[in-house]
Amino acid sequence: MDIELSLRSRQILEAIVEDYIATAEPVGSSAVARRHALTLSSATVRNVMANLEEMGLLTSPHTSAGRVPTEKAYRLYVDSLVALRQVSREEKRQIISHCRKVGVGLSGILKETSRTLSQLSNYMGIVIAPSFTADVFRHIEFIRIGQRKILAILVSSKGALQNRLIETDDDYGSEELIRMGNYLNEKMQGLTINQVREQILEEMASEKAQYDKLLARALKISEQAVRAEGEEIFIEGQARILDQPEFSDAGRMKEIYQAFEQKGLLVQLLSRCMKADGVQIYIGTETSLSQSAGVSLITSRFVTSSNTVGMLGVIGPTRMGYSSVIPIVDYTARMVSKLLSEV
Amino acid sequence: MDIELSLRSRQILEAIVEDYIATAEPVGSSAVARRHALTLSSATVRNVMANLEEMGLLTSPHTSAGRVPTEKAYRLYVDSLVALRQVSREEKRQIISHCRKVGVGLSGILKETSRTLSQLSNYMGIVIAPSFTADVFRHIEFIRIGQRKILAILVSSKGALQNRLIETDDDYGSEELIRMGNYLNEKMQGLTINQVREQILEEMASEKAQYDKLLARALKISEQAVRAEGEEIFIEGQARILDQPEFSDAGRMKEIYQAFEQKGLLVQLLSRCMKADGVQIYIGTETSLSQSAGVSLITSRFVTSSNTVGMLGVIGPTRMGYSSVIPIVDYTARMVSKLLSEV
DNA sequence: GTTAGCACTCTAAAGTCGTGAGTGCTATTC
DNA sequence: GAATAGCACTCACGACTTTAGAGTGCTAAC
Repeated sequence: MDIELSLRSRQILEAIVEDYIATAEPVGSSAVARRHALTLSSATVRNVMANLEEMGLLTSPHTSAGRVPTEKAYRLYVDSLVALRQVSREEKRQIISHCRKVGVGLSGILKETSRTLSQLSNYMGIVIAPSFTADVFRHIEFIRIGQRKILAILVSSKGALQNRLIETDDDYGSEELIRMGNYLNEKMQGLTINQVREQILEEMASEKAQYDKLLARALKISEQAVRAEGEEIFIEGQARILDQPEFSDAGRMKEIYQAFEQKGLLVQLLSRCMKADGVQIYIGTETSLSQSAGVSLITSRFVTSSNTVGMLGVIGPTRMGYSSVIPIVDYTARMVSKLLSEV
Repeated sequence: MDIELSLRSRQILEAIVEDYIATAEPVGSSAVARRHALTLSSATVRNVMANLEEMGLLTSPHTSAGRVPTEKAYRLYVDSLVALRQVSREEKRQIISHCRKVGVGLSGILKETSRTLSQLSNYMGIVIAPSFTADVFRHIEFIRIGQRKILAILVSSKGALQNRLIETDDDYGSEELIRMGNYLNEKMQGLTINQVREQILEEMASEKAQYDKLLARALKISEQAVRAEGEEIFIEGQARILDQPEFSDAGRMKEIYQAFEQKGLLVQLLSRCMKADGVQIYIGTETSLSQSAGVSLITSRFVTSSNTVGMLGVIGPTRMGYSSVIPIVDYTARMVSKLLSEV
């Protein structure tokens, strides 16, 4: 699948991609010849462009327009052509100061991060909070803090904590709660929190729970304690993509927004990214977000003090400023990781 | 400021508003004459329309187009003309079932509610969670749950609870935490939670705290415990407004989205609504959201078991289906109140 | 007071046409 | 044989004109 290209072809392709990224207009042979430092006539460039088109790297919207890079071309571009810009001092300053701005609270930090990403990239910033339920269960504790109010504290093997307030129908005594905790702590050792929940649901449905009222009561509360909260996703800068000329028409816009409202899609996509380290880039249909909308996604993962993994990144048009956005995402992920593990 | 209008004028105005709401196109005299059950010639209608225009209730985009209602007309319409539709069985079913779908968790319920509002109205649904910090402080408790991890539980006079996990730099002993709790519980009686925080900040800056290291330590944690979380706002259905023809162009869209990204604006607007009971309607510039975007807002408040007040509603174009949206908002607010106070 | 008739206005859609960017091909040059 | 200059050809786009139709305001008649 690797494509053999002469040096000159590569240079020309690079020039076309960058021109198109800058202007959003099909780029013609003479434009390339002019821009290109190497002295080449437009005719020569035309020949090369014809080749590139045959290889599926370029297309023309119509006969007498310039040419536009295909997804394949972008892929090639980010894989081997693009010269990454350095993150500027000013950008670094912004990333760091934004990180610090919000004091405590993971949510606050992540939200601010997604805003920063959006501001620096001029596209949409997106952050997904570390998932807790994939961790291994270590310990649970129930504390009675009022009539029909119970606080559940859940600890994962990585030391991450989750606490949840549960309001109940009946009253539960302190001793009963302690017994419940012990029961779970003993029985659920070694499972992930997700699995713990499945286990509980299974037991709730089992015959035993039908007859043992006390057990049923206990399971009911326990289930609530380990239930997954909706994944926290922070998306900022949705207005920005309206600046992009390719999204100025309402139809395409709508497609994108609808894709985002089904956050499930995003979670799915981003959990894919969780697995690999470093910056990941998905171009156009690779995002499997929507068939035609032509968006790209640049992400990286970050880690917290408790070793849980989250995701952050930028969503923009395929015609995105990769050379500057990639380093920004990379740097931001590092900084967030650092900030979160400092605490 | 009340406008004197003959019965016929009112009927014609109503017809125009409703026609315009339905079609989004300027409505002409003959259209009104046709639609109108009363047999009137278009010429007569024209005369009346000329009057209405003089009164500032109608405008024409240009000479030979029909006429379009002004904000003033919408105001009049919702105040005295509109015949509210009943909430249909199916809609009721949807509202209720959506409410129940999510189990625990205020956030979950509210998010789902905003989605429901969006679906039923076909505009944007918006929900603001009840504010906690305006309540009067009753009780605080710190629990040590690990090395450098403290859980703070805060109770308001209305019985609402908030718990927060605090990760600290140093280690705090259990006895110290109990003392801290007692100190605050004694000293902050009768203040709102907001005021408590201000008080703490003041003390942190005071001379005493400079010398009393222990006090300083205590205040630092306390401040984190009572710090306000960002107001929780749930907005759903942003894609829907792209269906509205008046927002099909990118410029206007952008204006709206930007307005929403500054959630501060919304909070401000909606806290205005908190004060009054029942459904509130803000039309166009009355929303003070943006000068030209032409959006309207229909809201109502809801209460929780602990008597805190939240806000829910629908945002759409001024040309909104008031007759059906108003009852939906009303009904939803009642249902959410009921659901939240049942627990 | 209501209506029919009519001249007038103005937009939106549909045609017309010239322009220029860009291409592909071929003959020519080095 | 690769690079280039030249040239005919294509095709979208903007400017302009034309046309149709919707809607108005006014006046005169009922």
